[in-house]
Amino acid sequence: MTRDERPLSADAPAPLGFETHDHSLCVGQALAEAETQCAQHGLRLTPVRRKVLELLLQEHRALGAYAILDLLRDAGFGSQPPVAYRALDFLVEHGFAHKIERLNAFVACAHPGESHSPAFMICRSCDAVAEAQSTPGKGALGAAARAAGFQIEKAVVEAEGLCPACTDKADA
Amino acid sequence: MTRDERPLSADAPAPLGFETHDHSLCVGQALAEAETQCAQHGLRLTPVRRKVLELLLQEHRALGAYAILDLLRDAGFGSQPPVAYRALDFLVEHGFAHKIERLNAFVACAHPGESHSPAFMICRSCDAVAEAQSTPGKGALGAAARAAGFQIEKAVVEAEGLCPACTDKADA
DNA sequence: GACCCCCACGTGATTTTATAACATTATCGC
DNA sequence: GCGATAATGTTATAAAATCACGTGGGGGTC
Repeated sequence: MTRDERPLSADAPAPLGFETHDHSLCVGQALAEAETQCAQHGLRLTPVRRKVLELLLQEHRALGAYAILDLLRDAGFGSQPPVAYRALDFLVEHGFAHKIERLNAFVACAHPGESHSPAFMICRSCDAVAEAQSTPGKGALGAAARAAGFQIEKAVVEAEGLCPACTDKADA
Repeated sequence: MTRDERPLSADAPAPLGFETHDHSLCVGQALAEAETQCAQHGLRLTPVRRKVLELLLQEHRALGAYAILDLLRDAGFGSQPPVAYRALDFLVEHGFAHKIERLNAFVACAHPGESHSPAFMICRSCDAVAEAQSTPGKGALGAAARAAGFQIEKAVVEAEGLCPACTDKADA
């Protein structure tokens, strides 16, 4: 948690997720990034783990553990729940993916490697998920925590609403 | 499941939830408040619903639906999951309780009646839950949402950490 | 009061999400 | 290669939530 507070205005890091982009490229980049991270930290990005990460990156939205499990089975991996959950646990523990509590689902991390405490924007219409940086300990919650003597260790921040594409669709 | 042995002394009202306070008083007040609200809005605070709210207020921490269900059974109500879930749905829908996504559990609302978007502080040691006001649309998340064109409709904000009492215990 | 309708409740069954427990296989340091 | 360790595969089960269907109570209307 050394990364610091920028005022997060217009030049905030783009909340990856709602823009159009070369997707196969970003999947490849993210996988390569994960490989590097694991090599550097002595972690093992095994075939199942790599596949799960790849699936999350490809789908680019929140996937339930059992949806992932189905895709794993199609890819010839084990098909029992622990297979998916263990891979997801690994990815989440090491910051390659996040769990969306609100959906009981998982997304690939949009900022792997950077220490961050994520905040999510979840489209209630298309299930797209964008990740932004949150600033736990700042703002109203931080003030309330200090006032109450509560020590924040981590925070779940998940906003639900309409993504730009679905807003346009609704307007039309 | 241990009964709470926290010392409850008559003290100042507890705006945030971690302070000690006259608990039976605040339960009664909150129930009365709920009755009033329901009467005003033409809602029916039926026996099951009232009992569930009472249980949540009494426990003063997050309770799982099945824990509530057990307590309901003890009190002579129906004992199948839908009984608890329907009552909880009602309470959550009308702002008398909130769901803590992180715990798959429910708490009584600390500020019934006021329109608010809640933020929670969850003690990982004793499961106590305090409710504060969050300010969705402000701060980092709001800025990111505006930048991305995302329309926030509601937000889940749940901080996990140590409450004052457990911090003291850990220090000792 | 008789009737009707709606809403809430009770219950059984099922779906979805997640973990426990244990045997087997792969990997790493030596 | 060898032993310790970590990861995987599999069976079984727990925990959380919902579906479907029947019953009954409280207000309205007449």
